[in-house]
Amino acid sequence: MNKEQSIDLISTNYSFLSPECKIELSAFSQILTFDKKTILVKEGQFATNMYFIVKGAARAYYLKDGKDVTDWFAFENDFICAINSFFLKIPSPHYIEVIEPSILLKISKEHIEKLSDKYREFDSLGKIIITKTMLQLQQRIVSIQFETASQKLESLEENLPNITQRVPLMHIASYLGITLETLSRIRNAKYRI
Amino acid sequence: MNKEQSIDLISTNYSFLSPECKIELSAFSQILTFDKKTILVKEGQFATNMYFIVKGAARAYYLKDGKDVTDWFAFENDFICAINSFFLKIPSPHYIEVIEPSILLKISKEHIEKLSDKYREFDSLGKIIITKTMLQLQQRIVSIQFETASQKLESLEENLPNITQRVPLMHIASYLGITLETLSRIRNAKYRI
DNA sequence: CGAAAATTTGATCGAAGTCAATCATTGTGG
DNA sequence: CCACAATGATTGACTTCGATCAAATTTTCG
Repeated sequence: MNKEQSIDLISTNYSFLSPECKIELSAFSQILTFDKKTILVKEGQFATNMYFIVKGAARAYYLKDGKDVTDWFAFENDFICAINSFFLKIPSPHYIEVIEPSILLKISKEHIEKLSDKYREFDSLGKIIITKTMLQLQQRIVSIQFETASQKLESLEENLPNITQRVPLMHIASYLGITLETLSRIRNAKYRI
Repeated sequence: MNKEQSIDLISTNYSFLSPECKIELSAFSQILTFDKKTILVKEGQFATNMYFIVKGAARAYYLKDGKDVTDWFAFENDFICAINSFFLKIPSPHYIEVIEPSILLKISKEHIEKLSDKYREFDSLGKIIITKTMLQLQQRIVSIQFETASQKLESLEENLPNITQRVPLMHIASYLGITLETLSRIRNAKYRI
């Protein structure tokens, strides 16, 4: 999978980009491969890059009283960044970690801004990604708010099928706001029926 | 407070709008006053309007198993709409209700799109509002996820001071994902120290 | 003023948390 | 390539926060 193909994925999955825009995006971005467990952003850093996941997976997490809490998962065709730092220009409360051997397309905020100024379509792309994220977060609040632990797991599996095969359960538990023990009990209860 | 002054509030609080853009926005929008308890959007409707709150307050809520669950509060200088319907063009799961006698500036999605096409600054304004909302939702997830009922109340009071004076506690309780009874007990425990 | 809505208070219960021990899987260095 | 350490997952016993159900009290408003 080369850079041009990766950019085509974005154009296809999100919103159309003109040939000129794609060429310039290509010049401004890099394809990178990472090992599992690579940390892309550390807590306290100023995060200035956006990553598009061509292959693999990543997560955003933060430390809550020393405990690792996963806040976001990203898989193929998803974007990921440390949103608070990226948008508010503050030190990142989040870590971003690659959780599978991955191929990512990286582009800096600076270049995103240049492209957004020059190409209306690229600006739209940004808006579409942010809107999608906003709506996903809103849905997640509904799920967190009034579902039991086992309903939360079901909702997650609907939204991200196979996630339990790809991601350690401890990350899933903290993402759902339940303990690892509870998640384990829920899963076993399921297959006991 | 007239329409021009309201539009100035947007320009000041969110992002600069040129005189021409303001004039056209003025032509495309209406200032409206509403009584408390007015429903602006009903469940099932296609929501095509965005509202800016000049004075007063509104909330978005949905019915979860027949129970009224508040999902969003908006006060002076906030925008409110039925986000799922507005952005996804689906029947709204939300109601939007005015909860104080209010003055609102109303603008349709159609006009927003026209203005966004014509004025880059107006398009940016949209992006800024969506980004702000996204970040707020993300913060709210953190709060919901790992705080006790009483910490949730504290977090809310930090973000929206005086909300307990302006909004019935039942709405606050459902917004926080706790029962009215628990909220009542928490509040009384506070002043008993 | 009286009805409806909002809030408080009390008693009881249960889902999920905590703490602790064990079991399973993964991966790395000798 | 095996051993054993590190990481991840399961199971058990016990506790707790907040839910539920019920009733009383206060506030709001036509």
